[in-house]
Amino acid sequence: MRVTKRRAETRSRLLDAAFRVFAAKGFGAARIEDVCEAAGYTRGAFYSNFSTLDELFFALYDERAAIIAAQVSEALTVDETEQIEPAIPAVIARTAATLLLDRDWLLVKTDFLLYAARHPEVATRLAEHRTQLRTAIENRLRTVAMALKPEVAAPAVVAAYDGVTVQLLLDGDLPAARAWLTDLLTALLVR
Amino acid sequence: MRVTKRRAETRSRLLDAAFRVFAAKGFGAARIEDVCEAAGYTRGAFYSNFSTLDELFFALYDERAAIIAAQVSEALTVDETEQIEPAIPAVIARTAATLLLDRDWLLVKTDFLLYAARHPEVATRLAEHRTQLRTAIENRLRTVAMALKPEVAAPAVVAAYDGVTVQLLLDGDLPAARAWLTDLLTALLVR
DNA sequence: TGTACATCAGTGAACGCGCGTTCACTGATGTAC
DNA sequence: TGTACATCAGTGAACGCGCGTTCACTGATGTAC
Repeated sequence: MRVTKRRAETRSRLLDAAFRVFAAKGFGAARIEDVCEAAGYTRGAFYSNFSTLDELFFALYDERAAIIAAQVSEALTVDETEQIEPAIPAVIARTAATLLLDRDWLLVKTDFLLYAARHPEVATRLAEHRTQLRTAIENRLRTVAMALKPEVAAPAVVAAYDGVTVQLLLDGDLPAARAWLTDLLTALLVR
Repeated sequence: MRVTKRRAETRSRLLDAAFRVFAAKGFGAARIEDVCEAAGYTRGAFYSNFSTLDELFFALYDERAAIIAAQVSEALTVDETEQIEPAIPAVIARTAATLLLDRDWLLVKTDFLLYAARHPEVATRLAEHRTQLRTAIENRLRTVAMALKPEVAAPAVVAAYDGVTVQLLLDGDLPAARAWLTDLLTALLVR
């Protein structure tokens, strides 16, 4: 079974277009034709690659979640030139800077959260993504001396991230969100 | 202009039915007929009381948000029999118990958050609700001695609440969410 | 309190658009020789 | 490398259902006397 370059290209463009459409209108209001139009195809191209919009939504979420988990993991990895025992404030600053990405992703991610909350069989997929994220943070926190154990502190960091996300979705003020996340993490981790 | 009991009753039933439908299917997937059917009316009743599903969504959110803000405010009010300077752990326990309500409300609230995030003119409405909530918490925190100022601690409590909400939406484990919120608040407020 | 009347609230059939889905087709892509 | 051929990928017209919206109607509700 040959999988042509053309086909892979089309699929990829549909996914990218879907991301923009979902971010702008929300999954519930997004139409198949919206995605096709944004990608520069007609409807047939969609049905040649996916069978429902849900399927595309899942594929999109998996793809982006994997990319972002890798980015976070990469960004939080201790590099060789770093001092052996980095200061907590430095780790906090790096964590805060890494976690808060673009608003469009937060919108799509939250739509997916709601979808998962209403479809238990989908929730496991999202739970896996959260586990990846938490593990990356936990590994990072192991490199610093803290009052809290990393396996307690890591979910706290995730909760703080989710909390700040809500505020960011509302006001769109990214610098304020970063500052606020830093303050929260400091209050949680430094004592 | 007379506003009959019948009319008020119908409007109220439509709002209650809409809450159940939105919680179950999500705002994006909810149809006008779904709401009417759940309320025991035909479509005409809907159009007699609202002009769009968005309008009903707003009305529903305002109504529920006001009720819940009042409940939280009430629950957190210092009552006469309480000791003058209550212990922080007791206040935390009460806050955690009060904030986390039912899952259906969290689902609808999050749908509304996404709607607001995509419609800036709606975001102000939600921001007002959050201000009410934060103020109620702030007033409560003023009654205890803390390292943090109440105006800093209150938004931190809200952020922790939002963070735990995400986890609760995913796993539906309310007792675990309460315990986790308590731990987070303790880490934030006690030092 | 009772009756006649006016207005209102909700009914449900009808209309029609938006959009999901299908499919015969054609140009593109890869294969074989 | 070039050509002929087979298969595939995406086109776009067509179909039809779901659902938003309207509206003539009728029973319910409130008012006047």
